[in-house]
Amino acid sequence: MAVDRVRRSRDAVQRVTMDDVAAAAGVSRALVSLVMRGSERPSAASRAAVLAAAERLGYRRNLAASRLASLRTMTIGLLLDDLHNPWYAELADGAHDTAEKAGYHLLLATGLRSAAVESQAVDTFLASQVDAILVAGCRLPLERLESVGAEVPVVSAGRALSGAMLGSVSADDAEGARLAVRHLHALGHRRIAHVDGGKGAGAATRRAGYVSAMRSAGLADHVQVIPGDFTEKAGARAAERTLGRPDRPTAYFTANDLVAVGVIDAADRRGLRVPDDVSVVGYDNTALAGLGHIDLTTVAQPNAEMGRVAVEMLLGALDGRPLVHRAMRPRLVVRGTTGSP
Amino acid sequence: MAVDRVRRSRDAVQRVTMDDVAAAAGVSRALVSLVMRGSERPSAASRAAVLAAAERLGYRRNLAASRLASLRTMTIGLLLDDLHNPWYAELADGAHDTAEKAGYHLLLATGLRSAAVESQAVDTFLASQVDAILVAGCRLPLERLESVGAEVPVVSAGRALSGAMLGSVSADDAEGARLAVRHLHALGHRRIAHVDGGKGAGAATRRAGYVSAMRSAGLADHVQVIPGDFTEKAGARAAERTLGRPDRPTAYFTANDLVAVGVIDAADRRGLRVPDDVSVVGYDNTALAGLGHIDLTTVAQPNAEMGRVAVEMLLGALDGRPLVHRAMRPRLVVRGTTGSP
DNA sequence: GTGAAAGCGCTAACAA
DNA sequence: TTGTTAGCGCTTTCAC
Repeated sequence: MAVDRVRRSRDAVQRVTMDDVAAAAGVSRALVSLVMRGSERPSAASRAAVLAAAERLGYRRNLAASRLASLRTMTIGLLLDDLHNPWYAELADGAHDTAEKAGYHLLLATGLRSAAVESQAVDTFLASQVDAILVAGCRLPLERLESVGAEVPVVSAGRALSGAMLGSVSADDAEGARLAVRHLHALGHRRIAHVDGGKGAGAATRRAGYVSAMRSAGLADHVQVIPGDFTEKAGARAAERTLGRPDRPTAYFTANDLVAVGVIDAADRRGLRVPDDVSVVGYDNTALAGLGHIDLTTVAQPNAEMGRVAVEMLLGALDGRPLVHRAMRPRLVVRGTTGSP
Repeated sequence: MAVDRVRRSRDAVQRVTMDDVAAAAGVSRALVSLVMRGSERPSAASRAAVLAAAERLGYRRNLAASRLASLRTMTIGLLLDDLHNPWYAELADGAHDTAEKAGYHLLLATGLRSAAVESQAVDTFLASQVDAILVAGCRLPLERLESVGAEVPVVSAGRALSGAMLGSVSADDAEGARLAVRHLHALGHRRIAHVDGGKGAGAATRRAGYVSAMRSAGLADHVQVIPGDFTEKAGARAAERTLGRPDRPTAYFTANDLVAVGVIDAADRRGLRVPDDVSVVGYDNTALAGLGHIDLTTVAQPNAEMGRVAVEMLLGALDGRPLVHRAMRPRLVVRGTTGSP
């Protein structure tokens, strides 16, 4: 029997080990290991004996030991750029679901919207020997991701990636931007501004899509990109800086729903009505946008589905299948924040 | 030199181990270990040699091995009940901050608003040998938490806990409820309904505080508790079920901001104006409440601060100090969703 | 300040 | 079907 000390003490040792269970059940440790891992091989009788002994002793498997010995962790690291953005919660739901079904754990980490923090989180993932990594809205440079991808399968959600060792699943953000601009243009808007996502994932593509759509619509002269960063604050700031001007935009297409809400806020505070005085289109169709009180016109991506697909791709890679880019179709969800100028 | 195979292959072995680094630097493995853990003992020269060799070989410490050998993981498990609720993001920010500063990692997990999922997450924490556990908005029964608390320090955030082996940090929810009811009563409301949080953390206390405050205000006859569960949907459902009645509530005090937003939504859809036709008070003062467009009157708790305090308490416990209950003062933030009936 | 050796608890190959 | 054994990579005394 292993030393019976409380784990939290300085020289702690795991209270009950496999050896204890084996001894109590009158079998070998290897047999206990098999039972614990749910193997079919042990006889029903010995399985029952082992399980009973484990239960009685309060045995719990030591994952650190198991991981060290087996060299696999059955764990997927999931890096979420921003816990405050509901998009990540929705994506995580899908990912969690799929991973769990395949018997994998999810190791969550947040990047706090900072490439430096993300980089550190990825290091922790690698040190923790995760079997695969899913980065959502990741801000890391491609080279960094590629070098990580050389060690474990990496899939990016929300940001398209090209690279042999990397997979990605994202909606076609350029197309999404186009949908938004066309919608606004069709309503009669010409001064359509874009509040972008700065260095955030997908920001560059959405921005480029906006610019290209504006040009196609013959609105090249009205292209106006206001720097932002995927937060409400950024949206509010962007709107405050521009709503006061005589030639203020009549419509804003924003990098995501959070930014859109910030713009609406600022408009509200200025006494401008949405959509009568100013129209707003968001991006992501998070739960936020669907709230009746906000009722935001936005570009939808299949959020949870993207999490599911990303995990499936990783599981596939673990089975030797190649990583690819999966493009999802964005679609416009027209709600109450857009109207004719 | 260890076998040079790619980690992801079936019979993978860690590419570069401490032995490799030691050999390359011309020192012993123990010395490398000391350097890697940032000890002061090795000489500057050998430290530099080790670091250079590690860099050159692309060495990365194997946390599984390190944890197994050291019997501590420098990791705190943080269980968040619901990623969709911004309250948890705010709490996690504070917790992350404090943990990081103390050199601890955070192991995040989500409970998906389900006691069963939470229970499993806690098992994973224990199996992962986390040094301590912080549960936020936890739904587990007290007995379960106590038995976990017997193994590692456990602190609950957002739900007051009594138990020798358990700590907690929460605002005084009964007092918070009282603040809300008094505010509404002072505005002239009598039919004040409460949409509760069901089995969620803090729900019972907020409910009890509401009932007691109603009685104190002489409104015992108007006590009306509508079952909910801390989501927008629950709020909307609760409002839909009650707003149509002739004696409908003139004010709703809700279990949290999400529920409040749901109530506002439902009122909106019914064509009722907030606060002219119906007043709403939320709880938590999440970023959501502060959005100008929502502008929710709510009971504030120091969200990030609670995360900080909780982690500090855990770190203290790891140093032998006792776990306690820390009650934070709630305060009412009056915004635009409350007015006279 | 440095190195040798003995594990940490578990897995997996192999032998019985 | 079961038991034996040799590690997985790292930490940690304890001599030197």
